Amino acid sequence: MKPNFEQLKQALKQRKIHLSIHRLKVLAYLSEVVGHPTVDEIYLALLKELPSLSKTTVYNTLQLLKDAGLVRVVNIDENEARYDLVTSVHGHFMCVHCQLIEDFPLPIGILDFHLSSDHLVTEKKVYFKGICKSCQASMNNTNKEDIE
Amino acid sequence: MKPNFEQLKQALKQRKIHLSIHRLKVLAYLSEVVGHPTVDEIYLALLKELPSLSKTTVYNTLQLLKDAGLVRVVNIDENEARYDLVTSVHGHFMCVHCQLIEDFPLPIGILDFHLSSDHLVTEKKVYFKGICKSCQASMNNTNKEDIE
DNA sequence: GTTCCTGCAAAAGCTTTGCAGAAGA
DNA sequence: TCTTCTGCAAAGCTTTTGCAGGAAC
Repeated sequence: MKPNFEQLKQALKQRKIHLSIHRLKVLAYLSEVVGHPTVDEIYLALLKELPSLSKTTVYNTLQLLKDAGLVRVVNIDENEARYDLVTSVHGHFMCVHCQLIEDFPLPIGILDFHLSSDHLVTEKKVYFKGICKSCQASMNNTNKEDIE
Repeated sequence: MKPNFEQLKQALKQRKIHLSIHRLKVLAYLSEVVGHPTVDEIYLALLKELPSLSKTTVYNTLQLLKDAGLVRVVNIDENEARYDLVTSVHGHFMCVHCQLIEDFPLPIGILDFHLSSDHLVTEKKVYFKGICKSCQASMNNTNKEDIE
């Protein structure tokens, strides 16, 4: 589902974006990690390899990659932005209990309807929320009222 | 499409929530206004009628109405939350140029597919972004490159 | 009188901006 | 050398929290 890292490097080159170590690492991280990390998660993960890294650079880089069309913001979380490599169309599921965010495939053609209002649509997103399977299981083992 | 104000009052009573003037005004505003206002918009609009109103109260009230299941957060805007009365299922379109947010009906049954992952889904949202008709028109009249 | 509601002020958290120094071409 | 990138610090915004005074029952 994720594009591989080499493809991403090529995409950066095509757009004439300098392939700095920070940018490559952010892209590499996004292409490896499961789920959709927050800025903080990206920052903390890369700090091990790039001890001098600043959060500003992570923000700058994500903005750059977003403008270049390589990453997208996932707005399912109300508190902070999450980032996603641009890939095939898929939905996002977020567990309100453990914050897990998972992709799921959308039925083919599901969003291929037209608005009667003649607006030009450039971006389509589907967000589901609920309780993931493993949180449901742990609730059954303890207290079912513990959802909130 | 919007439930009327009396229905909302009844819903509050049913949930044993005190019908304070502030809460009623927030609900009334949400049931009248076109689009999905931000906290600030709600605050400024009600300030005329309730000069002592504080933003904290608007936040408190929206949280309360959200917990009561009467309003929902619309996360289409990356900068701030927007609020929506809970009504029939519909999608949201946001113009990235003028910030207009408009509801659109979803084809019947479009979201009635099941996730293979067995997560419990309690909330489903569809967000579209793009350029609205009138912004397209004004762009054609001036400079087509002016999209960003 | 007790509970709940409101609103000011302050704090918290995410994100952006300004600027100076470092790195790269 | 000149441009671009990085990172610290500070500022900007939205949202939350603490607490005291006020309203409602």
